[in-house]
Amino acid sequence: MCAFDLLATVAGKILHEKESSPTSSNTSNEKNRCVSVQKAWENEDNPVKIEPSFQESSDKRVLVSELLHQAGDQNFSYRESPLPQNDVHSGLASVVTTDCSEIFVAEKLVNGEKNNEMGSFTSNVDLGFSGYRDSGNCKLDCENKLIIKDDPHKTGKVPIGIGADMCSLEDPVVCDGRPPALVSSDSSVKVPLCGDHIPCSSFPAIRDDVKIVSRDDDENSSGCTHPSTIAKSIRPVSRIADRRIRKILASRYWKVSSKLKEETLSNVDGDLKLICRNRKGYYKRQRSQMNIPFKKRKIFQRSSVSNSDRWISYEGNSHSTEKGINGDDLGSCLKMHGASGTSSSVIGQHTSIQSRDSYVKLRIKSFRVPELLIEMSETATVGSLKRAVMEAVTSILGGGLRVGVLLQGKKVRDDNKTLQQTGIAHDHPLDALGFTLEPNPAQNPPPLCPRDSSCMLPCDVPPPLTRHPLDSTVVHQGDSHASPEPRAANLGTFIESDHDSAPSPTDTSVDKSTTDSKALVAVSAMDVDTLAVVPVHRKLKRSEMAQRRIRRPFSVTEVEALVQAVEKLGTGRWRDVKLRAFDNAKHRTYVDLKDKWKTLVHTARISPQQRRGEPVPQELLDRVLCAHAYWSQQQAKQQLKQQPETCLLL
DNA sequence: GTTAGGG
DNA sequence: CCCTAAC
Repeated sequence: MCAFDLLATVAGKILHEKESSPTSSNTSNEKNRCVSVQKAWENEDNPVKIEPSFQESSDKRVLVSELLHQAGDQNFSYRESPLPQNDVHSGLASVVTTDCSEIFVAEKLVNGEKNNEMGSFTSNVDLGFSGYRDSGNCKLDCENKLIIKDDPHKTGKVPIGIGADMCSLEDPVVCDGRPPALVSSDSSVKVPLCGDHIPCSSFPAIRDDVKIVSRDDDENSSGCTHPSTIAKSIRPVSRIADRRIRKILASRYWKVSSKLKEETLSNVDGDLKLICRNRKGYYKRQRSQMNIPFKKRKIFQRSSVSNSDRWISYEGNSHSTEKGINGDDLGSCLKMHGASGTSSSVIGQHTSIQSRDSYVKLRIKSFRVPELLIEMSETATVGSLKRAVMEAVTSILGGGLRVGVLLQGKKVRDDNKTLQQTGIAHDHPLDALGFTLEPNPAQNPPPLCPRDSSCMLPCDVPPPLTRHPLDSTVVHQGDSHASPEPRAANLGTFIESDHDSAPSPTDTSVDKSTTDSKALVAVSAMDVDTLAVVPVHRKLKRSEMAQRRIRRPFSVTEVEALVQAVEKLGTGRWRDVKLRAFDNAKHRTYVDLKDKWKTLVHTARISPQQRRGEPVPQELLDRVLCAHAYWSQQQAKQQLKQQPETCLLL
């Protein structure tokens, strides 16, 4: 019986290989000028060009550096996965991990024991995490590694590890290091300890006006407000990073029995639920490990991150794989999987070859990420640029991915061909093999779990790329000639998803890039420019708008400024409070201040043990209560005052 | 656009 | 923080 363990992990890597400032733009309106991260060959003058990692640089290529050893068990046979292995997005076997070290993701389910082979079809599809073990650290900034190993002597495990090079999201936000943004709004005025409206005895120490100055150019920026909150400022970023990383590192953790049978189907539902439940638990674990705040809602692409060294394995045949690729949801994938007891020609061939040489061992160090086009205003912050890139990546990944295989720069289209037939196994040096992550045209699979379920599944999966009007139009022709291999392939697949989704019957096993170009349409620089902006911007806007604002806990300094302003102005003049003390803190709206005051009052009233977050000095809390009482009293007085007046009027 | 209050 | 009603 076949017992091929396949682990697939996916990670992208976005690098700015080159970043230059925009050349002088004597023409354009400063405000409208944009910085573009665009294809290198577009060679425009004005925009800053940032070339993502689509070049042929060695570190960005997927390397296949190891040969698979033949499984020790002679009964082992290689079999293509029934799951959409070239559709990572929907792939059932893909695993993501944020562990920077090699993360072993799969647990071999099938040990190839003879007594379980062929004859035994009672196996089920086990999708649970029951065997999950915490692994060590969860650094996100480690080298991107995806390793598929197959220990020939240990039939139990086939590790796939992946690090997230692109996930340098824990990098501290660069702060400008300027002094605390606590400034006096009116240094010339010696403000008495007592506010204008407040009896001196009311407030112990009202110092000069305190104004919080935010240095955020961008309201959404996560930059530091002031040094005292550097550590906290990082948090929101990490939070987002965490969220997005999960999107990007969308993965699944699968454990699929090797024995496939119709009966398996009956287990699918139950197993799915199991997954969901376990995911929650797992997620919690991961969260605590990463110590990165997260958003409760809509965070997850239906995937989870696995740090475990467990194995995922599955098997199947090329037929089911193909179906899976075509956008079937999990259920159907599983069903097909379950029904994949039928053997395909592939399997047959492999089983017939029992020699060790019939196994190919792959080591994928990293995946190239499809082309990204980003355009931003020059005045945008670095943080927003990062987010834009992240959004772009997320949109791609969220829209569905599949894996493309390149052999010597040529795209291998025929999923039914064996490695042997394709020449991957022996005919070519291993480094001739490459993988790409490509947008999956038809991929927008339904969530695995109901929206309200606790499982962390994607609820706001961005629309598939194919929905974008550009998908059918944004294309590049010249590129395929200029750079026949990786980039052409990347770009081509990025754009020609529609074309690719319906390969013509005449497709050969290995296409030449040149061949792809037939489906590509040249786009003028201007078009590209336009196109480059629209999608990203739209997506950004949409997702950005749909997104909650970043939570930015108030620092003690801010609290102090707020307290002081309220002491002076009262509780009903939030706009004035804002203008007085937070005028330059763009991210603090008067509603925020009002809300904060509300929580401050609440905080002051509860016991210190019940308080959470950064502790607010008791002194400030006392002042909060004091001011609150005072102004409440004032309000009551005011009302009493008005009562008689209205009475008199009547 | 602000304010107030519930979620 | 979000949302909304009320002003």
